[in-house]
Amino acid sequence: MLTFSEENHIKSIFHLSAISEEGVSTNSIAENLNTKASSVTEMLKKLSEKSLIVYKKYHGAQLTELGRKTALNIIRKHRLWEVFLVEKLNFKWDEVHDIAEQLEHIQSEKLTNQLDKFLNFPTQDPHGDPIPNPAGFIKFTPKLKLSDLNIGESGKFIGVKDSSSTFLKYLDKRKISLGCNIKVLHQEDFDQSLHIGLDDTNLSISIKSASNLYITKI
Amino acid sequence: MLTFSEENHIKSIFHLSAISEEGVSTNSIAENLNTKASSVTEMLKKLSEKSLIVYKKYHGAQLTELGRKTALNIIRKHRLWEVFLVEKLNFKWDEVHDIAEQLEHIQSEKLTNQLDKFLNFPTQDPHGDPIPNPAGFIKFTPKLKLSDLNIGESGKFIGVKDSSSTFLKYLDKRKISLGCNIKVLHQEDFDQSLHIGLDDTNLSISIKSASNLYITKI
DNA sequence: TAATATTTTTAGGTATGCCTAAAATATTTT
DNA sequence: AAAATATTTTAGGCATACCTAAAAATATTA
Repeated sequence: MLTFSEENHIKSIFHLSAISEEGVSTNSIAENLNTKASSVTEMLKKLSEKSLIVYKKYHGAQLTELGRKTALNIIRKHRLWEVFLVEKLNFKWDEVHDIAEQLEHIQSEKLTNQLDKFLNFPTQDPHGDPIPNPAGFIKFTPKLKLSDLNIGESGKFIGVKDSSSTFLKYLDKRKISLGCNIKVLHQEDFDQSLHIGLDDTNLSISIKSASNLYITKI
Repeated sequence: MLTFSEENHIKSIFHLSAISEEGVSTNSIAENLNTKASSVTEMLKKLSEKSLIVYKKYHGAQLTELGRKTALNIIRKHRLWEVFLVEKLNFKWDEVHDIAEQLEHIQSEKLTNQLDKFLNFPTQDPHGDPIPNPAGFIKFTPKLKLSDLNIGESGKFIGVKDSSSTFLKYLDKRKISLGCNIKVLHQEDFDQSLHIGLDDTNLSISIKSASNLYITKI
């Protein structure tokens, strides 16, 4: 049985591992969890003791297979609860993160699996992120950023990179929602902003926003 | 914002207050929470600081109005989650307590109220206990114990006093479920056990079990 | 490669929430 | 009402999970 803090560190290491294959640095974890490097060092020792990570002083942390499974279970719960909140309790996709951060720590395998069944075994959370199965298998869909498309190409909007509430509300205002088709019509020379076609409307978005949108080519 | 431990103490004081009008004793709280009296004393000082209880050294604790509201909010969440687990996720009534003990600490007023709506504003949890409304109002139904009935009288089974898993399973086995009508047919002189009529079957239960069943006369 | 800058760890401190053992207070019994 | 018993509080310890500041190791750059 892990403490909330231990679980949060494991989750953080998992998310940061996705970025590079190297060991995850103490500082990056501290920044991610809003704590200090010294607190992280302490925790890394503890997690290493528990065989959840491989930790070499001054060289960062890597999840063991056990650690990876643990992380994926927490993420599974987080994402299932997000689906529940949106689909059953009428929350918006920008409102669910903080509540799911709490719910992800509830311990009951039966609860998780019954919830999964109740939601009809969803494969994605409301932001398009994949939901691991009970065995810890997760299906990564290859994805591009909208900003990677060439002029004239089209893609289907399948996820967001930064799922901050502000960005999600920005998308809502522009009626850009998961699953919709986007065509890149033109790029401004001046600020690299993109003119895109969305259903039957056209709009312009900054390059920063465009690189926050995950798509698959169609 | 209260810690889990603070919330558990408040809840414990609330439940123990129902038993007597006096201040709740340090020892009874310690026993209820499976901790030691000295730990409780510490906590009582803290809760008193926060105006959740009135605490006089050596004379126990009583909830303030704020403390009572706080307790009822936690109990509201606990019981709503129990309804959710039974009605939506197919848990049995003897399986939900421990999970609800975790879920009751989740902080989000919107979540609680949306859950309430999703469940269609239930008035009772799966054990027949009343669910407080968002304002902290709770409707106590006057109730007797089955053992209080005279021979020949009938009652409707509306709740359990001790909702331990073992007792609930015992009731399941005998098909005694919330809402059913029970008639007291006969009492054995030897061990005070009761012969009762339940739908179209008769069965015998110990006096101990009978005093764990809440009923209303019909 | 030596000097400098950055990152990480160690050392030592704080608050919470638990504990045991001893002291203080309250209650019960004689 | 004094003695015996039970309850409650205080005192002092321990683990967790944070922190700051200083020291150590690593990485960068001149």
